[in-house]
Amino acid sequence: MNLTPLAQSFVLHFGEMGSRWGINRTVGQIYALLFVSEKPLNADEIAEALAFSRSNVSMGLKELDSWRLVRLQHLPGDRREYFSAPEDVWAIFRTLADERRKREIDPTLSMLRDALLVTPTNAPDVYAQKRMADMHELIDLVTNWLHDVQKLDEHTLRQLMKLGAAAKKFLELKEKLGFGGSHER
Amino acid sequence: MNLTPLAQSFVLHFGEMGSRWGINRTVGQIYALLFVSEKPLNADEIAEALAFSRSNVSMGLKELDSWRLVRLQHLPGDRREYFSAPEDVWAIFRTLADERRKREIDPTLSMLRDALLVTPTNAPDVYAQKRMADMHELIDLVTNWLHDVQKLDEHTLRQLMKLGAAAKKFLELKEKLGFGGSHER
DNA sequence: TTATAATTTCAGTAATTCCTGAAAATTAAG
DNA sequence: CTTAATTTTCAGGAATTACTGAAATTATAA
Repeated sequence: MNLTPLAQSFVLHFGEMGSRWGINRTVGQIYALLFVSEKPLNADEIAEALAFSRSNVSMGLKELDSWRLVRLQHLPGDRREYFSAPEDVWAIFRTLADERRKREIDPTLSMLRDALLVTPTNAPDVYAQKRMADMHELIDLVTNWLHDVQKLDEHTLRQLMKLGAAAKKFLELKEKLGFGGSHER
Repeated sequence: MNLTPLAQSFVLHFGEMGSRWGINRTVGQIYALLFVSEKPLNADEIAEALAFSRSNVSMGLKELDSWRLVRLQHLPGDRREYFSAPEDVWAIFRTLADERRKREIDPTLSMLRDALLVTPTNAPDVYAQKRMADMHELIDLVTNWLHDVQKLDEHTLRQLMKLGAAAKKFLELKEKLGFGGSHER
């Protein structure tokens, strides 16, 4: 791996973290490398920098592309494909959240909804359905909220975050003023 | 697997989801089973219900215990250990968030902080450090916020979530009133 | 104590996932 | 078109992770 020690520690760390999140280690490393590279890289450069086979890099980039985490571009006078990570870290965060929602949350909510449609025929199923309803409500609430919050511009989002634990006092004020929420769920 | 079809679809789904999140499939299934069971279960009952070996169940429970996701108790007149999932889904959510922060976010922030202490000696490292600083700021902001929000009681949390996208208008009002946040970051 | 029930550990095997090199497919220049 | 450069696919081997049964350990009852 012909990287500076700084880039190397970052790349290796993300490889490890990736595997903890169900993302293959090499995919994590490729993304980390693109993230800290100022200029876009082609597949050969990535393979060279990380000492992976060319085909492994190809598969990794395909995976990252399916997550919409990389940008593909061409440089003038060069027919190879160059890849980069978006500059805006908030945008990356949103993309990641959107994709995870699509791939993991939505199918889970759908499974839960189906389960809740069944009429239970025995006591254990009555309880199981109650639990699934609780879980569905929580996931639905949290993800819809996240979805709303994601639409906010960076400035507003930062403010909201700074508000932090003071939100409680703030919501009390809101109730007094009768200031309505965007929707009732 | 001698489960009702309802429980079975839930358990199998969580097994699959678990593996996507870097959690072993059988651990996900054990947790799902405990989650939908009204009464606590002992290891033999779990092994029987899911058709796993007794030792696999033992390892799975140990793993769940390390995540603080299961409660261990004894039933009168029975020396076996019985396991259950907490009833409060919000509490489960908090535990999960806390553990993930401890295991994944904190080490990442620490790695980034170390990287930011180094004085870059070449142009690529100057850029890499800028990127790492951006990432550090984002992760730090989001996790501290999550940490604050987690302290809120369920009622306040629900209100905050219902507020949703209306937060923007609301924050504008806050600025006008000069109502301060809990801390500046 | 001792005996027995319950749980954990762990070495070995099974299953899965990862990675590579070779070949096929695609793309674009000549 | 033809050719060469580039990228993708995929079968097979490598590496990792998961799972089991047997043995060891721990806990409790007699």
